[in-house]
Amino acid sequence: MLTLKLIQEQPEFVIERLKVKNFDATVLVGQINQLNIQRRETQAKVDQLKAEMNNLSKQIGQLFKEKKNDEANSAKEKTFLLKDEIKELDVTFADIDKQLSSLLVQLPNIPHKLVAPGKNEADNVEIRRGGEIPQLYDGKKPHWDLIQQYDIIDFELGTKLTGAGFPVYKGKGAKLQRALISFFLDEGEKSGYNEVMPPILVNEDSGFGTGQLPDKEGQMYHATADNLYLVPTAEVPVTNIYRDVIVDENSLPIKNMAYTPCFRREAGSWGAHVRGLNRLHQFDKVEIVQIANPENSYQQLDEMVAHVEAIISKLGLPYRIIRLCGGDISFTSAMTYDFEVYSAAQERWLEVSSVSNFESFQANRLKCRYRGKEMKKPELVHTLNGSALALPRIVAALLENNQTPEGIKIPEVLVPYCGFSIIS
RNA sequence: GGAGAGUUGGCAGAGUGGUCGAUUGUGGCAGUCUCGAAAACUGUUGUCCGGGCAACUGGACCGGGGGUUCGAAUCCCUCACUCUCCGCCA
Repeated sequence: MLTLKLIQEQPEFVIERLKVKNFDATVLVGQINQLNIQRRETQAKVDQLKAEMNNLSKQIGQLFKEKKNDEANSAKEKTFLLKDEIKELDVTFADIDKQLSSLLVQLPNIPHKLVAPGKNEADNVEIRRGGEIPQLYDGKKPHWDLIQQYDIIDFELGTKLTGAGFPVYKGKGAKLQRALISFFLDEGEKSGYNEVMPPILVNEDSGFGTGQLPDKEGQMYHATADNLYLVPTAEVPVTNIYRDVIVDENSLPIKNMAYTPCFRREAGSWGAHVRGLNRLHQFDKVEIVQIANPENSYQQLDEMVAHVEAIISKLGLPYRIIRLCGGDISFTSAMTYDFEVYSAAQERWLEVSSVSNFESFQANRLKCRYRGKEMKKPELVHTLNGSALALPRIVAALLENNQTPEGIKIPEVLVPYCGFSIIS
C-alpha cells in the first residue's frame, strides 16, 4: 500500500498518477486524508489523557508509600472518570484506524513515469524482440496433440487423480520438467541469486504482506482446517522472509530465488484460450526476488529483465518483451515487463514471465526497511520479483517449435540436464 | 496426540504489581590510547505514532489478543510458537 505520508503531502500527485491506471482516487484520497486528521486529533486527546492517568497513578503509588491512605483513596476516585474517557476514546481511535486501513489498501500502486497510459493489453509497449520464429513442416501439431502422441503429459489421468488443470507428467515429460527447473536454478545461481526452498503453504500474514489478501483471496487455494493458503507463486513466501525486518544498507540488493509448485484457482477464467498447458491450476516455476535500495531499484529491474531474456535466448525460443501499460499493469506494481514466447503451432504469443518493481508498495505492507549509516530512521526498501521462468508455457513452446517428423528436439542447453536429445 | 517448561532489546540473560523502555553481559557505533591494529578505558546504542524549525517532548510496545488493578514485563484468561519427555510416523 501507499504510505500515508505521500497521500497526505502530495494528494494531487497521487490522484494524477493513478489516472494512468484508470483509477479515480479523488474520493478515496479525500476520505483518507480526512480520516487521518481525525485519527491524529483523537490520538492527541488519548495521549494527553493517558499522560494524566500515568501521573495520577504515580502520585497514588507515592501516597501509599507514605502511608497517606486516605489521600490515596480520594485520588483514586479521580481516576475513574478519566479511565472511562480513555476507554471510550481508545475505541474511537481503533475504529478510525480500522477504517483508514481498509481505505488505504484500496489504493493501487503509483505507476512509474515510463508506464504508458492505456486501456488494456492493446496499449502495451513492445520493447524488443529476439530469436527467430521457426518455419514448421506441414504436419505441425499444437502441443496438446504432441503430448498425447508421445505420451509425456496426461491430462485425463490428472483429472482422475485431482481434477481439471492438474496434469500428470510422465517419462520424458517428467524428466523435462526436472531438467528445466535445474537449468533455471543453475542460471539463477550464475546471476548471483541465492536459492531457497520455502514452504508452499503460507499463513494469512504472508498473504497480506505481498498483497494476495485481502483483495485476491479467491485466487488461492485455502486449507481451511489450518487457515493456510497454497502459494500462487514463490513470491509470497520468499518476499515474506523480509516481513518485519530491518536490513543493513550494505546487504542490498538481496537476491533470492526459489523453485516451487504454484497453485491458482483461476475461478471462472476457463475458456477457448486455455487449452493444454496454457493455463493450469498447478504448475512449476522458478521465481527471482530482489530486495533493493530505492536509489537503484530500476537498475535492478533491468538486471532481472536481462537475466530472463538470457535464459529464453539460451532455450532458443522466439520472444518479445513488453512494458505493460497503465490499464494492464497489476494493482501492486509500479512497472512490469512481460515476456512472451511464440508458440509456433498455436501461432500465438504466450506469457512466460512477468518482471515487476513494486517500489515500496509491498515493503510498506511487509514493514521491510533498510538502515544506512547516514540515516536517522530506517526507510522502506523496494521489492522486485519475476518469473525465471514458469514452466508450462515454456514447455508448450518448446514442444511446438522444436517438433520434426522424427520427434521433438531438445535444445542443446537442456540435453545435459535431460539425458536425451529427442522425444520420439 | 499426551505431560511438563518456556517466549524480555541484534544476541545472551536478570527482573518482590508502583520513575522498568526495562539491571547486566555481549555485539554494533563513536572517541581516548596506537604508526596501525588488538587489548583496555569512556561514551553511545530499539521500533512505531503524535507535537515542535530544533534541542526536546507526550503516548504505545517485554510472543499476539483480552481481563483484573489507581497502576501490569510481573497476576488471570485465551491463542500462537519454541524446547524437553512419551506416543505415532516419511
